[in-house]
Amino acid sequence: MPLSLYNTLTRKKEEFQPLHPPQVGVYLCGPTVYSEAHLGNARGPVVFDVLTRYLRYREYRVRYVRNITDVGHLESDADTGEDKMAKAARAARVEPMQVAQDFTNRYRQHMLALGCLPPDIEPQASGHIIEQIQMIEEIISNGLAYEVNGSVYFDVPHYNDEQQRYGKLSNRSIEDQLAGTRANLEGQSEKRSPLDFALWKKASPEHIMRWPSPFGEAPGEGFPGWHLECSAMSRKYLGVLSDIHGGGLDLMFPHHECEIAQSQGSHAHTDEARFWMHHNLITVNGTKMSKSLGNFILLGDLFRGPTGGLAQGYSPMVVRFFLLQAHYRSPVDVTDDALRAAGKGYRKLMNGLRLLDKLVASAGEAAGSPTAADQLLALADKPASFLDDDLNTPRALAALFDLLKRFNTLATTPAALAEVGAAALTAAAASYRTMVQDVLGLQDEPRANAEQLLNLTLSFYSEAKADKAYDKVDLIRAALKDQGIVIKDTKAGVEWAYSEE
RNA sequence: GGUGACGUGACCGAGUGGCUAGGUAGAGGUCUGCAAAACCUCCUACGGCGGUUCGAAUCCGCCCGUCACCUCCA
Repeated sequence: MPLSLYNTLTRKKEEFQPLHPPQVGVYLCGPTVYSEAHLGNARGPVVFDVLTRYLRYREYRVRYVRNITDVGHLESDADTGEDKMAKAARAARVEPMQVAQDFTNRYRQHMLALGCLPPDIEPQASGHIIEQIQMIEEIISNGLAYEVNGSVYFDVPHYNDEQQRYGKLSNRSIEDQLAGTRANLEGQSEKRSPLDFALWKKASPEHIMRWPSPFGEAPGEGFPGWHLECSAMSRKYLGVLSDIHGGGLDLMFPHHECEIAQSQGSHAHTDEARFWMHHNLITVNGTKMSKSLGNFILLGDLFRGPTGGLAQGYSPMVVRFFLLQAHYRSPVDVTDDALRAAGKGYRKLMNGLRLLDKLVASAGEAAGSPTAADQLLALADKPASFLDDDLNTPRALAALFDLLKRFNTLATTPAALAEVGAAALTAAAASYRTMVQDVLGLQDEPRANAEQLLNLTLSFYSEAKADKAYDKVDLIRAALKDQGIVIKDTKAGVEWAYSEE
């Protein structure tokens, strides 16, 4: 069965075929690292992690690019000249790049904890100023951008007339947008049209993050516009036309719309990517989680808990499972009830994982009947087939629970196990394991506390010793020694230490 | 105002013109020293009103409600 994905550009599901099989180029718009990531920021990476894992499972050779935007986007009004990064740096009295590095480090830790494999390339906007400037020069030479006072703006109306419809991704007409922006024209006097967006901004004196600028009459300094880095870096690492480009629904306009305009307006003359994918947002009490609304739940806090109205912490894998239980194009509301339910479901799936080896072993050499074997194999094939349908992770999980139920039954019914046979069971078990761990990226998180287990063992040790049951005492000593732990009987009681051997 | 999404059982959350997803919670049962796990059974819902259809929760229309984007945002 072919993989189909919903393409925002065409507003329908389309069969996915890479441009240059078996290579697949995937780009995800990454974080702006001026603050710690919240749960909402995690959805894209988790969704795209599953996407890239699944593409690899289907034996494509994936190049997955997820950028770090460390060039501060402007805080609000462009004319104040202050950007997010600079503001955060000023507040902490450190170098802006220090802010960026700090949050980048934390972001990577959190993504790793959530089971997201590191991207193949993680380019930073600040490291691609040259590429961005080049792209601007191309757009200027194509007559689609103009320079004013050292800043460069994209000429949206001209682009719209000359080439493609600006708004084709978000399905807006240029007239509608003009109607919507008429109210807030102030502070945009440099722009010819309120729809125009900045490709390059001249740095005001107080603007900290700045780079030498080729634009304007006197040599000056400036910084790239908000949408340019993704276009430039996608092109550098995935070519003028990549296979898949994605991000949150809220990036569709203006960010992705502008990216398409930039790529069309440059010498690339493409939509930048063939498939544009947008995941839905995470809400709290039905309202979007966002930095500006202040209703966000930071990932670090979420893992530790309690925080932001949640009564407890939830482990990264539970959070991942929680996110995957909803389809990526549906909104997800965060509540304790939902997270707790997800936690139990996750645990169930993991306990299934632990059952598999024993189950396969107990099947022995049983030949089995073709009918029973086929039934099990059909069940085992379902999860992947649901992922083929626009990455339907909730259905894939449902199919895995169905398969797990069958495994559990087989584990307690030897006759049925023999009926299925060793070959089918081994294949189905492998399929379950691959799907859960490698494709959905759900790993078992041991909950047991080793130290507490050790203390329990030591209490048995003490008991055995008091009973002079030296065979048990020796057994416990030997078992712990295998773990590199030695028991020390002291006057104060039983203690332990790691063996120095 | 423009654009788009959505309203499913106690909760979360899939889905399709007819064949009761799945998870969680609840009830009963099997099993069990107790318990847990597991399995079996039950709880059968699709905002409202019309329309199309042999048949709609699924298609169409209207209404009600919620949300998002149009300004930085995953």
